[in-house]
Amino acid sequence: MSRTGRPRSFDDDQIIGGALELFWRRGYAATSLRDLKEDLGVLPGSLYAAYGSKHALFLRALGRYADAAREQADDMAAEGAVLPRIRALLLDVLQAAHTTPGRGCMLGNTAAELLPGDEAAGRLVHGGFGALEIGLKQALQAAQRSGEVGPAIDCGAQARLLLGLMQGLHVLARAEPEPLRLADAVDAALAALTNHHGTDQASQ
Amino acid sequence: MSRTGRPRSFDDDQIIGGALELFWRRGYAATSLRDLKEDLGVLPGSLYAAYGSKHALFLRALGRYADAAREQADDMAAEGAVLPRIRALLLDVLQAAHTTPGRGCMLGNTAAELLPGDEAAGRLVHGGFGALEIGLKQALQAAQRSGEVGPAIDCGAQARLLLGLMQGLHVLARAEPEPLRLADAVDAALAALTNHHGTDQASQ
DNA sequence: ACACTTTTTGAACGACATGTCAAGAAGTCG
DNA sequence: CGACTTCTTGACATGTCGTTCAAAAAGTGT
Repeated sequence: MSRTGRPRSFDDDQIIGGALELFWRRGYAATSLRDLKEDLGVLPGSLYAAYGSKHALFLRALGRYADAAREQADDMAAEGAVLPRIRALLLDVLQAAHTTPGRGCMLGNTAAELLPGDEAAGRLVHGGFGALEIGLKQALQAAQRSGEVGPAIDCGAQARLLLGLMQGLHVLARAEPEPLRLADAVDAALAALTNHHGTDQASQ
Repeated sequence: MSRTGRPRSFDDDQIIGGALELFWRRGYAATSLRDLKEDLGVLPGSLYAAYGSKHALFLRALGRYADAAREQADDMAAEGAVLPRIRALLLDVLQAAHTTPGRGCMLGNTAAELLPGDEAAGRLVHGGFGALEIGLKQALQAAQRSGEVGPAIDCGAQARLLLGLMQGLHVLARAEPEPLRLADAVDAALAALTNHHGTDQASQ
């Protein structure tokens, strides 16, 4: 099992992370190997020896992003009030568009740029979206059990609605000089979820 | 004012329309002049003589798309029930993703690919989104006056929510083998608008 | 110290990008 | 019909793209 020969001069995680940052900001096609070389300090030959192709490296970066989305989705149904957490998630989209413009959501960016037509990327994007949808749904179901969300709510449909709104805000915010102008759309979506009829077991 | 010399061999509207179709499907960078040449039957030299640059031609195509979006937005507040029309608009997004995959909304596509950073494209996208938002808002306000929409609804916020959902569905549908699975999110969004409390002036 | 293995390096490749240009084709107008 | 103007044509200039490769460098293990 012991490896011989010259060892790698770069850290795999660092390369994937740097590539993720670049692909996230500029997209797949607009990020050239020259960009990667200059930002990561790794020559094309080394990248090819290590990852095989630009596309394969992109998939690694996208996979890491999707994993991070999975983690965020799993944290969604944690203890405590759920709706404020969903609200913060969506407002963060707008806040990030303001403080770090031009990135958006890499899953959505990839969908817009490469899908359909790139099957491998499609699987990763589909998986990421799926994890977010399920995370939201389970969080809403938990909130429903605690009375935070009304009993008549279809949590699955609402999860898809919130995920759709989230992706839409990523897009709209790119064209908006002041993204927080869209914040009231988030509250409008959440207002439909709260339990107005006093059937809650533990209210505010 | 009379022009002399050889007349154009192609129709301007046809060129813009063909370019729109290509840019819409593949995006700006991924559409090469060779693609345009082969699809439109016009050589690069002619395109440059007529429009100046690939970017200028793209802006013309995007401008036409934005104009079409404006028309659609203006038709939104026509007579009759508004909510079914909004519902049809959103479901059409999912239907189109199924029957004509890989196009999405050109405003959203352009936002994801070029914004921020392309100011001219940004103005067109911002204008198109703005028109859609205002069209939705005015349609909701008209529906509110007729009692179709509840009186407590914030039509501006709901318009931004619906526009965000629309753009998000365009993105999500790209990664979805069966886009109509997302249809219940549309109904969930619309359910929050209907007037449940009998304050309507003209209900069925 | 030596043989061996792997990585790094930077130049080079073919393909394709956008944009240009000179020459010929095809009209208009006196 | 002939002078003039504009458009078309397709080759070309220039640059960048993703990718490959042979040689040099830098490690490992005995």
